[in-house]
Amino acid sequence: MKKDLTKSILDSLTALTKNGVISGDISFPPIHFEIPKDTKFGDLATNIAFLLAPTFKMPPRKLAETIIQNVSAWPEDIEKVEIAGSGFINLFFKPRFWHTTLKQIQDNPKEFCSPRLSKGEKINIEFVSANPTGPLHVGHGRCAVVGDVLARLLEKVGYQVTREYYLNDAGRQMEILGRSVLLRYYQKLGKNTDIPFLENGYQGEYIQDIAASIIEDKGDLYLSSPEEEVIPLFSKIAAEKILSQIKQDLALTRVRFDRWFSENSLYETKVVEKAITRLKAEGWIYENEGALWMKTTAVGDEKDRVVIRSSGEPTYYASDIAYHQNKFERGYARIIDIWGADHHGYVDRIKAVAKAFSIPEDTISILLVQLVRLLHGKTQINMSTRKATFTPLAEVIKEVGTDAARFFFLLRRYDTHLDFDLDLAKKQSSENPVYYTQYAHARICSIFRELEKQSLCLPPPDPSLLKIPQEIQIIQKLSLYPQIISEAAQSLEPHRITFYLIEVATLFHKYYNHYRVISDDLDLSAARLYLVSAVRTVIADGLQLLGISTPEKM
RNA sequence: GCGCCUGUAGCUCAGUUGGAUAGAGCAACGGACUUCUAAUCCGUAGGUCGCCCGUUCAAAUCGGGCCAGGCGUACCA
Repeated sequence: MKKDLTKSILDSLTALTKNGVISGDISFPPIHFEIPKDTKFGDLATNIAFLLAPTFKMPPRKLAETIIQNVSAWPEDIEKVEIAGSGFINLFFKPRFWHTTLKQIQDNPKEFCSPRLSKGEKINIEFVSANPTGPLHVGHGRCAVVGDVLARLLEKVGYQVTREYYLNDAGRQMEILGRSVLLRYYQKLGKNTDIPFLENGYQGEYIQDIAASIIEDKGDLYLSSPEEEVIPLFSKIAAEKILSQIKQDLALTRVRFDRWFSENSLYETKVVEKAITRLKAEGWIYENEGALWMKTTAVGDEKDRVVIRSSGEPTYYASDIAYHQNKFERGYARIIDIWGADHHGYVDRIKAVAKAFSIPEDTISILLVQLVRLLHGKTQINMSTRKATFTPLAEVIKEVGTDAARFFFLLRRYDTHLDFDLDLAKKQSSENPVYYTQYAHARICSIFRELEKQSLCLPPPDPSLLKIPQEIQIIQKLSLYPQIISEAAQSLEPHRITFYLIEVATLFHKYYNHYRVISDDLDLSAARLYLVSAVRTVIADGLQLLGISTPEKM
């Protein structure tokens, strides 16, 4: 439709230039249409008269009139054209247009719901990647859900997506983890009980549990072994146990991963070493004060960053350089990293890696998901993995349910701070908009159950019987679905889908409360069932995309 | 100090990429179940879009400057 309209208006504009209203070579800006928020302004509107007013040296309103007068033919489905305000051109469609649209949705719902943006290019999306040193907290949950829905969304529009979890199973924190377990192990067996716990150790109860389980398996076997031997073993045991807990938490959240990438493997296969050698040769890494530094200032970082400490130990950044090089070399058209916003200082470092390996800047997107502040009513809960003062994600999900938790995370833009009030979340079990949306779906299912019960013999649906403004409005809203999907995928903003679905549900609930779908008028009933079934198609598709269930009864 | 994010109704948030009279939900108040599910609907009330300049026919949206909050600013991960 927009294409035809563009043609009509463009024809008029070229006619105007030929008639000598203006002279010279004119290149017209692209004609942009938008859907007015008020239906009295029509189905589509364009601001072209404003944009061209200076070129034509005419007031916008006058120009709009001139343009309309010179249109030789509007598309068939245009009912009327109006000029409003100081120069908007408002276009009104014939109802027929919307009836055909509805038919298109129903004829091929699958194709309608999944617009193609890609022919199968590969995308890597890395998210959560929480260290295996403790259970996931609510902040991780937000990243998990946002990442998961982005992955689903990109898959839907045609990309081939790899969901990846980068596992930090190397380095100093693993040592601290092992040492924390060891201390609890000693304590439980009555050794060194007078020594205070590690300043920077992990203090959570789960550490005690791990120590206890080791005692259960092996008793005091390690009591007299040297620490250098026991600590690596304990970190390994602890990391494995915690990782399996993390996997459970993710499963509970309905988040799945395709690949678990071990940081440690980068050292074992010498990939880190090779990457550093290469960057050194290319002048990206230099030596100073006994340490190796990466020139991150080249991409605007405020200072260069250490890659290898003067002690010879690599920093976290070293393996991350290798990790990203590895991702670049795996041939993805696009790489998306989703991080908690507290890592934002790290963005320049990764950009430097991309630049050093000559990766175009727009290949890699780093999404910073803003922090979640956990509240109990008005009191804030501090979150620290080390001190274990956080509330585990699993606990929250068990309280409010997976559907509600996911919906809640998707109900705000990921780059805004999120206050998660546990008290409210519990209350929201009946107020949460997720139920509102699901309820619309359930109600429609119920209509069809009723239909079966009455065993009516309906004629084939005739969409042209849908004449009430609310019915047209619903079709208009439904017709936007593919566009919403595309925009959400392009801008990487899953929340748009959530808001859209609530809007669809709202229109449906209002309609349902005012009009009966099944009535004595069988022709009308058939047409309305046709409409309502399209609503169900879109809501179900959208909820599935968000990883939320579509109950048939509530 | 510097950098990133945020500031919209009492609360929690949207705002079609610069459009027309700024919208929802919750909370408050008043109404609607003999009906395909009332987890719903209808109505009332609620605003200096943090503040000030600027760009524009047009600014919540873009630019600059302030103010406030959060986060970051390690040879930690």
